[in-house]
Amino acid sequence: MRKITIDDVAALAEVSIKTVSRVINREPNVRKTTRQKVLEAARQLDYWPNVAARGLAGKNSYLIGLVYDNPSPSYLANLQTGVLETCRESGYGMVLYSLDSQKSNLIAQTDELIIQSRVSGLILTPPLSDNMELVQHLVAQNFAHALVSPPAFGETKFDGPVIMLDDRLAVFEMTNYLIKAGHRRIGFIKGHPQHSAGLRRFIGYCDALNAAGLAVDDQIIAQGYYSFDSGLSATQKILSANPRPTALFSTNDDMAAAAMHTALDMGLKVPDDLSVVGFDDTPLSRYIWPPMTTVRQPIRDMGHKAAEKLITYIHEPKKGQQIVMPFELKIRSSSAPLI
Amino acid sequence: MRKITIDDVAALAEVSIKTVSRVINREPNVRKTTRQKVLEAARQLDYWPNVAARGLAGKNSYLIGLVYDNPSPSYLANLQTGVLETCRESGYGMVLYSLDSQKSNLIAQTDELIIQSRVSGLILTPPLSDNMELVQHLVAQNFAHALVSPPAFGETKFDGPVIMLDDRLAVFEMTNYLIKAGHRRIGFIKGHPQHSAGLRRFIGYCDALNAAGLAVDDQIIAQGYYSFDSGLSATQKILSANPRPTALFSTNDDMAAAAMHTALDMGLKVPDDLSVVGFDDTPLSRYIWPPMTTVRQPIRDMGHKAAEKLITYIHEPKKGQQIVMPFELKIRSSSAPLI
DNA sequence: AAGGAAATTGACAGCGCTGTCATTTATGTT
DNA sequence: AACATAAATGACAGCGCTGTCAATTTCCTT
Repeated sequence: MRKITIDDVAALAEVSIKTVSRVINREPNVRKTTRQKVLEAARQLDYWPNVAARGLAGKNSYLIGLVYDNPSPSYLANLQTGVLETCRESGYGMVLYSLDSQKSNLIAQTDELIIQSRVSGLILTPPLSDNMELVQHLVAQNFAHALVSPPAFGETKFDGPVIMLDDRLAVFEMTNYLIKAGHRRIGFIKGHPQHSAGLRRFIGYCDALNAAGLAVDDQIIAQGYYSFDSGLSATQKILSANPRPTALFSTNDDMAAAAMHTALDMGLKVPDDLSVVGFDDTPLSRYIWPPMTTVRQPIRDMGHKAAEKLITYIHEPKKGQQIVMPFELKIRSSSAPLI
Repeated sequence: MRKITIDDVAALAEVSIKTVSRVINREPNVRKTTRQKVLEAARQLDYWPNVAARGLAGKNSYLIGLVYDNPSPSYLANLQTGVLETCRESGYGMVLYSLDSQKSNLIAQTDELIIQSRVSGLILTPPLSDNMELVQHLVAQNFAHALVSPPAFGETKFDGPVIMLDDRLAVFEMTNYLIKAGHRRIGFIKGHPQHSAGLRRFIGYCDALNAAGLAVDDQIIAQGYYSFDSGLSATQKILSANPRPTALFSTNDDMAAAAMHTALDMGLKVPDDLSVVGFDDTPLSRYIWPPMTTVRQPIRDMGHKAAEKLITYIHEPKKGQQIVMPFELKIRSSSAPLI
């Protein structure tokens, strides 16, 4: 289990270490036959470059950072798994950072993180990807970063990789499903005000209602903060409206679970008395009873894409990489046609 | 935002870079006044050592790896948060690895991981910490590693840091709680056969039953694999026993949620007809309805401890570091006294 | 106060790689 | 075939730190 260095490969392939370096880094100006020879030698020795040495000598640290602020465990677990898988394939390492988007020193924290960890790029997840000040700061520094679910395009001058879901359309379709099922009074728990995705979801809801000629009624709309507890109080408000809604759309699963709790505590049956739908398709949505209707976003794949595009961007920054991921309506038993 | 190097600090403190290095690394043989001078200079310049350079020059990469195999998202999220926090404080980086403990090349995978990533130590989580072959391999190589929830001590010759919970006692106490509540027939869903913690939990259950003079009945014991789906079929077996148990202990929360599903699908009320208790205190246990009685393990703190002890061990390996973490019974509404 | 041991400090090489620039080799042109 | 030009390769310095070992200073003895 001895460490193989670039010198070993160079010796075996009978070239200089610089040429091996060129091949490893996919640099141009290497004859095809030479490249083959080097590749073969590397394979034979099972050579793997020393990341520390690369980081020291070059500018690229082969490290990317995934930064988050208080996400749900399953969102984080899925996203990071995706990022990790892609990193591994590309010879990159991933480091995790937890940042507090509320703190005033967010920018300073980020700078420190970049300096200390020597990451070559950052993947920002909501609500950090929503923080225009932060994003602009990175843009200004010309620091590579990918944004997951950032605010609608155009609002920012950012032009690096962006991974998003058509939140508006997803909610539009899900709301339509409820309307088609006969529901006329559909409550809505908004997402965290700092998450732009929450706003887009709300717009989708309003659009669907408008398209069906239904009124948007503030009485059955409440502010949520993505936490279970915020879902509890939001639902209390909505269910105390008169007349009571027959369906309730929550912008994430945790709050939808809270809605089901509250309904059950009030003696209402789900879905008989109240249809509840969520957003995210976390494991919870399947484990709860009755299993919850929700919108699935391909979070792991979003991690793949984010890492892939970021790494490409690190090697050669080019603009306008915007990826829209597909969603899927998961109709389960917490929602039903109105009788 | 210029990079500060060790030379800057040395110049400001008017000492050689080697002395700065000594101070940074807490080496002995530095005069107190010198140490102060260096520390002050470092603070003033906001100096942070370059990890890549340290890794290249020395043997310690200041990187530790957290390896896991298919854990639940919230277990992973909590543990890694704990590890991360401690790493940050100690100037270490954390890398994550997903390994497949079923695959025959597990050892080879691990070696590759160690070589490629240059980690200085590994934290193994179940079921990897249960894999004696893997642990012995690391021991043989004299490679630093911490074990989270490994098999009972004594079965192994390992003598590095070990973080564990008294699983047997936790289940013993929880079972006692059920017995005190009047339950005489208590079903049990076993944990994954490859997790030794599952075995210890089962022993705790048997011990409590025996202590109360109750028989252990195979009819109401089923094998589970920690997944929701495995909980479904396990519960089906247990609830079809005659007479039906009045309480059901599941070795984790996901399976307990499945038990509640199955019970509800069968028209049984929880907790009126069946008390259900879980293990782990995942968010799910609180979000489900009715909120679930469960055993809380301080997973995040276990991450702290594991990282802390591992880092200490990397600097000076000394034996017999065994930490037993406290647990807590969380009595909620999925369990009730037998009427 | 001289001599020796112990504590403290520094000079210097080198970890494994990449960037720069010089050198060699292949290709095209007339 | 001689030359210009482009492509391919290599020599060498140096990234920021630690390990080794030698030089210096301090502290005890007597």
